[in-house]
Amino acid sequence: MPGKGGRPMTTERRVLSPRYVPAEVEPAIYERWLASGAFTPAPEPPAGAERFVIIQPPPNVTGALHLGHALTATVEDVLVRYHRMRGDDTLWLPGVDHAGIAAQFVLDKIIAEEGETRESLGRDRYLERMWRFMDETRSVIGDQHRRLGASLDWTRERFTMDAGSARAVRVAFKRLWDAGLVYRGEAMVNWCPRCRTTISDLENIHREESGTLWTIRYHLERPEGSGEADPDHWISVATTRPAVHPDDERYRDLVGRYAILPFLGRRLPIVVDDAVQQEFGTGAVKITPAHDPDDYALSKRHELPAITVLDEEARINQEGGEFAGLDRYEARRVIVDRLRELGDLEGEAPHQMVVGHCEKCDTVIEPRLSVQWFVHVKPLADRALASVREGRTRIIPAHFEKVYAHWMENIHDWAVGRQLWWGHRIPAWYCPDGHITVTDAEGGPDGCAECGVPAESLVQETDIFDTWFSSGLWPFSTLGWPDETADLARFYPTSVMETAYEILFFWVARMMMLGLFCTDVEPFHTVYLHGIVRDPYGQKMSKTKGNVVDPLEMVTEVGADALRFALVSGNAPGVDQRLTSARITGGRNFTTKVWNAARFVLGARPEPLAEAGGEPTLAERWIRSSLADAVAQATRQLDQLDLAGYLATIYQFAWSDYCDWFLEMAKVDLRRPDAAPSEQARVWGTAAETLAGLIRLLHPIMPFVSEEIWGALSAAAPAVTQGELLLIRAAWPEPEVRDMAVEDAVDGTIQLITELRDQRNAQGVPSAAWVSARALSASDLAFGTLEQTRPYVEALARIRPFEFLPANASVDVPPSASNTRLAPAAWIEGEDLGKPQTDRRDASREALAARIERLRELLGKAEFVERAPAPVVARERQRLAELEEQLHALVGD
RNA sequence: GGGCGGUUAGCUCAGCUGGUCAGAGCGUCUCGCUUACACCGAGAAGGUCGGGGGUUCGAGCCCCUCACCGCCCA
Repeated sequence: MPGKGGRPMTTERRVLSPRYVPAEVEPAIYERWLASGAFTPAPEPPAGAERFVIIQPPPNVTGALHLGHALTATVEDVLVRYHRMRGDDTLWLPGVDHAGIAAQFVLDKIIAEEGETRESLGRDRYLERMWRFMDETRSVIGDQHRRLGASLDWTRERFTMDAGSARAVRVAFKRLWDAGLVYRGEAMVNWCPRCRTTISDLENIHREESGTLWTIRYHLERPEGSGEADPDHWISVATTRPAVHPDDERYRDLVGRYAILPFLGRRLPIVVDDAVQQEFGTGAVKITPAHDPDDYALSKRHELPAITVLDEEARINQEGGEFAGLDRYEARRVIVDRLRELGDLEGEAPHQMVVGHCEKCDTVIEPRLSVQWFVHVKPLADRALASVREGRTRIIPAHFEKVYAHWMENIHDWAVGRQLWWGHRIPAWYCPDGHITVTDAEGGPDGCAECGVPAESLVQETDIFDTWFSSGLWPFSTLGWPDETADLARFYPTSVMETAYEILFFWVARMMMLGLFCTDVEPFHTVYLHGIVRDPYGQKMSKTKGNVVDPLEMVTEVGADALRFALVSGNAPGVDQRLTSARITGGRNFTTKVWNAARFVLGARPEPLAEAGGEPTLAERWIRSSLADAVAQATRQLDQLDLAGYLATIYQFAWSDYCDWFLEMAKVDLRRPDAAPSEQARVWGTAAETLAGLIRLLHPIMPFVSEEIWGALSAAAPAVTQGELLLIRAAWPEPEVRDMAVEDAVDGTIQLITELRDQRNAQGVPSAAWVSARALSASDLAFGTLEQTRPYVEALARIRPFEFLPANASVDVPPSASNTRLAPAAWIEGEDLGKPQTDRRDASREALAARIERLRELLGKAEFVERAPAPVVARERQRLAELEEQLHALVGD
């Protein structure tokens, strides 16, 4: 057998180590992949290749790999490896997000240990410190992804604070400004006193909490206009707000008068508004327009002044008179005490209320009136909604399209400014006259766009952008937009956006809106949303609960492949999953199973290996056909993003078809004393070739063990690996034509073997014992099959001898006989059967008769025959005929 | 309050546009000769598809209704 390059074939008999130890081989394999350049697309796209592009959702730069990342990376890696093997022009681009609030949160803690604060450093030095911190932390998450086997193109790694991203942010904002979709205005925002910034509605997490409902007396003004409080007349106000409902008789005569604010003596107009709930508290509330969204709206209707009494850190400001400087909670406590002393605290009652908390630091949010930058998103949302409605972008699972639509239809303008330092600064400048100039030029504007005052007189906006603004541009800013780069032309629009359903609004929606606005095309054709990975009891993992599973520990213990298996198996899109140790063990066991199968195949190579010859056995033809089926199924499932289905297909093929049946049958052929070397070579060749096919199918989900096996296989059987040294570069198998007749024949044999084994068990035959068996062939065809598969039946059911009779033979069939497709009667015989024989014949006769009865009934109904589609009726008729034939053969009359 | 899901074997979950007998993994029970594998092999048991009603020749799948669980948005 000539080898490559004319040398004689001296393939190695490479023996795999008895145990697969992932930790020992994974790093080296990853290095080999990297060195091969397989992660990076070829300089030029392959001719006629389809495009497959995933932009990785950029993890938070300060974060560590958690199971959510691991799931994201696994799903994306499976798809990317699959498409790469198919020869598609494939790119998976990694990135890291600067995570404005989170990064400041972390850095503030670090500098606090150094005795510094944000203020003590000042903006410039703080940002310098931040960049140093970035140097330390930026590569962490990427390194962790490598351990999972993620085949990301590291040469294209991006950071949301890169110059390219910064430019994309400026250009996008300028375009929005020019289009009239940006405005600056006063609005009630969610203010986090700890982060000292505005946050979006999405980041304001509402939770029910117990509080106290205070009832306070607000003394009426008397005489009117005096500003003096009448000690004997008051209005009792529940909670913290004085207005009354227009229909409430109790307060009718007070309307239009004034109450006096305790301590400060401010005159408070008493107004009516139907927003007030009469049943709540005393039916009278106090209005604080600058500190509550509902009050703000009400104040607009009644032209009430909005007075801000809290500073950025939620301390009472100078408007609070004697209470100035107190923290909000301290101030409340002091005021309650003072009111109590004055006798103006009429009541206090426990009260359940919904309170907003900062997503990042959990501090109670203070609504705050301030001037903010807004993007008017309605027109953007309309387009983004149409894309999904009209199918240009598809969301998986589909029911999230409804969730997406609902959100898009009820969307609010987006407050994009953040009062932070770490992030992209809003490129807007103010001139002394208050004109606003927005530019995308890196150096800022030359002068005021309206009055032309020179740049030196302009002051830049201090707010930065919400991190999600730069994230919204990610699918194209990473590829060079706004420049018409080669990458942008080649890889945009991208293919699949794979991420957690939790950030459908935060991120996916923003990418859709900004993508359509900036590039006039949907940034991806498919959105694949995965669920949350929970603990075995369905609890969300959290550090405080102590139920966090560290994916890197799992990788160390059981290998990346086993973890990937666990994350994908039984996982449906959009559905939360529970990660149990059983699943991880399942992954490890499967890895080992495949490893051992490969070890067997490599160790079973006949030496010397002769030229293959002769006709393939039924077993060989069967496994080829089964592989063809598995290839077709797996391919379809991956194309449909059904990863769990794909995994189940390989699992079933590898474990049941290949290991349990084919390898066991192949052993029979390989070990037959009279087997010719050419036959052995052929059988082994089939085993090796099918293993290669299996390994190819397995590679996307279990890249390490499959690659390791491939290496050994390509040394032992270069023909089956087609000279490709790395599996990652090998081709995805093409589905071949199935041979249904062969599948039927071998499936029938398998059924027969299983039945005979069952009989052994039921009759207490010791496992080691050889017993004889007889079978009545169902037909001439079945007889022919049994002639070919007899050695398998004998070896696998431990039968000797196995005698089968022609279809028309007349024999006495014992009641213990099994009814199978190839043999309507098959039974074991022997002296030492331990238990009494069970009557199988009656059981199967009854089962058959019952099914026949049901089918006859169905076919006897006129409605069915008339109304059901013809093919269905025909199929049922055929089934009935087959069953009747089986029953007839069984009875043997 | 509005919206979106879920309820299928002891457990965790599949089940595509409705077409005979309901699927997997784990777990359970019985037995283990066999040098690929005990992280294994062989065999078995186990489900009135949450309740009720309806549409249909036919419903786990479609419609209505009830119960319970979960998530999102206010």
